[in-house]
Amino acid sequence: MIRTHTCGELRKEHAGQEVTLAGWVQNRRDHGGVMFIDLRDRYGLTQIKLDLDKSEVLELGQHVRNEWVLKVTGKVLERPEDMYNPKMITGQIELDVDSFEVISRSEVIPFETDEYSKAGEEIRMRYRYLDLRRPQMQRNFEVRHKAIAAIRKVMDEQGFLEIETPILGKSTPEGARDYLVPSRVHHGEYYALPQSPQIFKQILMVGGCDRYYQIARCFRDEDLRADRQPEFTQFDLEMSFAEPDDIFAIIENCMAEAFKAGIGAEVKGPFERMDYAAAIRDYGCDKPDLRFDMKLSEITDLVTECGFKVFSAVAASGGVIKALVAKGCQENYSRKDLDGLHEVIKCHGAKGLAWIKILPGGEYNGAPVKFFEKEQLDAIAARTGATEGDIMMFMADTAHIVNNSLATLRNKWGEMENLYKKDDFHFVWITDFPLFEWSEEHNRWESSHHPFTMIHPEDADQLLGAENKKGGNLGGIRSTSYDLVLNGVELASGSVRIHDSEIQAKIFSLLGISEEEAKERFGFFIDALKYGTPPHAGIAPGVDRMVAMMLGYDNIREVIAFPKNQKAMDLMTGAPAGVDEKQLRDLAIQNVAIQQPKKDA
RNA sequence: GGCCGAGUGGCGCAAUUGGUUAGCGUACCAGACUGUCGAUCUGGUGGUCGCGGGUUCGAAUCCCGUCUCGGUCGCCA
Repeated sequence: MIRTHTCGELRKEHAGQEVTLAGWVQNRRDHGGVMFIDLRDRYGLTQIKLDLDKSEVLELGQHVRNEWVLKVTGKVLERPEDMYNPKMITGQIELDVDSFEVISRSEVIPFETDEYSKAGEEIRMRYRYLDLRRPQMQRNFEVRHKAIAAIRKVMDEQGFLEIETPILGKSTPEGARDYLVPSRVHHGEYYALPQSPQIFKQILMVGGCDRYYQIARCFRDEDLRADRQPEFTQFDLEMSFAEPDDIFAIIENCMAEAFKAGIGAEVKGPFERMDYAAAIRDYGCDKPDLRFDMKLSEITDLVTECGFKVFSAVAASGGVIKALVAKGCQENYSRKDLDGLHEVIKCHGAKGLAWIKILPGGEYNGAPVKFFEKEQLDAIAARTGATEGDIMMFMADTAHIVNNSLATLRNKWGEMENLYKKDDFHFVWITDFPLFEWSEEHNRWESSHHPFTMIHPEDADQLLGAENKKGGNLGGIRSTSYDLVLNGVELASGSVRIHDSEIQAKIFSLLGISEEEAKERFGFFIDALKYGTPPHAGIAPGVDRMVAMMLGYDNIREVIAFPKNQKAMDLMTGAPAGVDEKQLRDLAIQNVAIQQPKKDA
């Protein structure tokens, strides 16, 4: 190594030693007769001093600029006590430079990289290599590494084998859109990049691999979000002879170790559990943020016969009316504020939001009040738990719209009123998801998780004679599945799998996948199930989201070294991009659409 | 695909809501300075207000179209 120490290493114990550092120029402060340069590397900053008594060194220093790479040699000096810099871990020393060498110069950088920089994402992505130099980014990737390393350690101790599965696979046109890779050898045929290693990991169980895991890249060609990238990383695992409790214990252990190793946070298992039905009932969604309380209450039965048509009409038509109570907020929200909340939820199709305040003294205030008897209002308040000083907010619509809207409103309220601490980590297992969900688009029931999910044992007999038609009983059938939710974010999804080829066939037929079709798509898999399949279960936490949560981001691009933008482009490399005609000819591919001319990369 | 927000020197933002020569911070360049640490001080360079069209005596500002970026809904088994 051309250095003897790193820029984060020297302390006053090193005073008097002759050392060599190498790093980037973070900052230069020229006082004429003395100059200070903060030299930066992955490990920290060290102040180096160029003094007039070595005038040739000082002269050289005048030409140095930010982001140049220097190698400096000199003596470590303890600073006079009144010149300690408590903001720097190396702030008690400085390096008195005897000689230095410019290893590499830098052009003027296109955006500032210091800790105060407010550069926008577009410029950061385009010059990601500069962005990555920032201490914050360096920390992000250190945390990510440590968390993953901790997971690998736990999995090793628990006897899991890390096994790789193919990236070039077969398209199984269920679920998300696939990324396709054309075959040069088989013209007109395509590999698909894995949406997850799902089928392979189950086959590993059939193959007796017992305990498998992998830090796996997954690919889904769908529209992106702050927490969704076209390629992302899952901590994928599968266990034979396991029950949900076994999976929960492993993951709780992994999360505890990952959060401890990553950010030093104490996360204790066992995590709280809540079934899907309760989550929807109490929070309106399957990923409740349990850092704060504020449950929904259904009041449909209390308002079926009231003068307030908005409620009674919805109740009569089979909709629901639910309420959300904002404790102690009566004074802080004006009529205008409350009416403005409609903006927050109208994206879910909410037509309006009704509200009633309970004033000090118990008087009700709000537009709907005049349509109710006092006793009715008292009953509603009793049901929702609202008391003096509170605001009751109501939604009346289909269950779907009411739940979505109030869940969004609840999260918004928690944020506005600071009902939780940002660094509080509240995990919860959501269990027993419905096995099927109705697809309006395809006008049929589809798997809500994936078609290999085991039915809930208590609901097994409901599969007999079931039919895939609207209004049928499929919606009520539960699965043995579970999500891990952290602070309102879905971190992982998993289930017990079907290990019986007959049940698997029954599920396929219920899903409207014919025998021939099933054979064509998953024939190898159905065959595999026929040769002695152990019961097995698994789960797959999202690594990007997990690390983002640790660091307090809601944007996973901050914890991915080279992420893509909202249009799935890599602004640094310019991918995706056109290719040579020859490449296309080799693959027997022709462009049918005129390519949009792209902005210069 | 829908909706919302944004686009102004290299970067981050402003422009009293249509009014004179488009400002501020920072970066950059030059100079000064022997203890700074987001150094300071003095001076300076740098802008086709994303692009195209329209309204107007006059447009960064209003209208139409278009492109780009972000958020979100749909979508994401």
